Amino acid sequence: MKASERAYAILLDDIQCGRLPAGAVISEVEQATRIGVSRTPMREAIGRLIGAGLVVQQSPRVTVVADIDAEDIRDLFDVRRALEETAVRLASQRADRALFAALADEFAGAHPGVDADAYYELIARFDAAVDAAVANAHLVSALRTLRTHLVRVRRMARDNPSRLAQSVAEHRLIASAIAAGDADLAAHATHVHLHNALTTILESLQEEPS
Amino acid sequence: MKASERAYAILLDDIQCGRLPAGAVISEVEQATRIGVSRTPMREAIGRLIGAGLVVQQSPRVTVVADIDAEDIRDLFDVRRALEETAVRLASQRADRALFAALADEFAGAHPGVDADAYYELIARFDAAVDAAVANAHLVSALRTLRTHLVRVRRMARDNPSRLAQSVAEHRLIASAIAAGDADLAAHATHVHLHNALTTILESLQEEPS
DNA sequence: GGCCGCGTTAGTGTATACAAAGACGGACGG
DNA sequence: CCGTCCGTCTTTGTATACACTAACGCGGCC
Repeated sequence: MKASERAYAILLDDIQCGRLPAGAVISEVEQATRIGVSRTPMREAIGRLIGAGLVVQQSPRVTVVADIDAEDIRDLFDVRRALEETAVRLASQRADRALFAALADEFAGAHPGVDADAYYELIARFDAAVDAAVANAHLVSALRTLRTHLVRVRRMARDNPSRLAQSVAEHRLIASAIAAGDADLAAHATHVHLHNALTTILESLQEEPS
Repeated sequence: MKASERAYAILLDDIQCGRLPAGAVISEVEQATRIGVSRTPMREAIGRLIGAGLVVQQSPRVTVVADIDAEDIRDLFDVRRALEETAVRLASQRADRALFAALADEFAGAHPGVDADAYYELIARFDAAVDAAVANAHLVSALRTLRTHLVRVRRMARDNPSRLAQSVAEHRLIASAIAAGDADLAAHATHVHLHNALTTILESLQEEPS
């Protein structure tokens, strides 16, 4: 494996998991010695993170982990609505219907209160199925960069059990709509889902703005 | 100016203007000596182009300028519809209405048949005004990477005069809708505009698939 | 005592040297 | 004559050394 990829993967994980919190300064030499690579691959890794928008050059001399405030989250969800509604519309036209019918059944039988990790894994599989169905490299690429930011957002605002239960029903409806080839329903259900998700996140942020 | 930025700007321009056509191999040393920089900043420039999707690593040993076929263009326009409809919706809610009323007037008085460059410059100003109005860094960032690809598409399919004239009317309607704060009209007019643009491009590509 | 200026230092930007890996070509064997 | 294997060579990946710049601190001067 390339040293630059290792450095990128480690730094990305550190940022997404909060080990490198917002505002933390990213020094090339410091991170390079920590990861155990040279400055050259570390610069490449940091460059990719800058390109993704997870770190920003605060001044020509100091780069820091990008901050995320409520306004950022609203902005991210504007983009997310645009891209995911488009994605589920395209998936509704092109998807293997049996696959999404099966996913809808899995959502019907999901119990996030019992095993949250299994539920998150199911959502990841659902997202991957949508990505495969849309068969649009540019759209999937945009969604991927979006998700790198959303991982941090999700971490900032811990889901509560009632929200998770509601989320199951919303995902089930979206999967069913795609299985039925109903693009409008899939898009509108996604809109509702993202509206509820954003509302919950902003509420939980107001309670504990850590 | 940083050498890596110079290299990136030159390479980007070379790709967008067709001097480096699709499929052209990008050798680090060759480009570095041509531009007059070292391999290190050249690597950074190529890395950014890979991140933007303008060049791809065909094999672990050879990177080439990304190809654009009709399918790619359709995919790009799916993303473009999603992002630009969202952008004009947000602009309709937040924009300085007088500014867009003035832009609508400029479109009303535009004659692309007489001075095409002035018309393209007007469109660029319109796009910049929309970007400023949406005030959403993530959305604008996604639009920017999209536009780097669209420059190549526009170059592949030369606009014909009648299409340009129609485009003026479409832009004028979008600007008027934003000025009136009519988000639905702005979004639908944008949808129509992009549908017509895509149709024209695909037609001109079928005539001369150079 | 405060402010301005110079020196030092830390840290990034760039160049280059070295290493590794894959591809091409030539030669040898079947 | 063809296929395969080995060697070389090109190209990328990585490390390190050097340069430049900006910021911080210290000292002198006002």
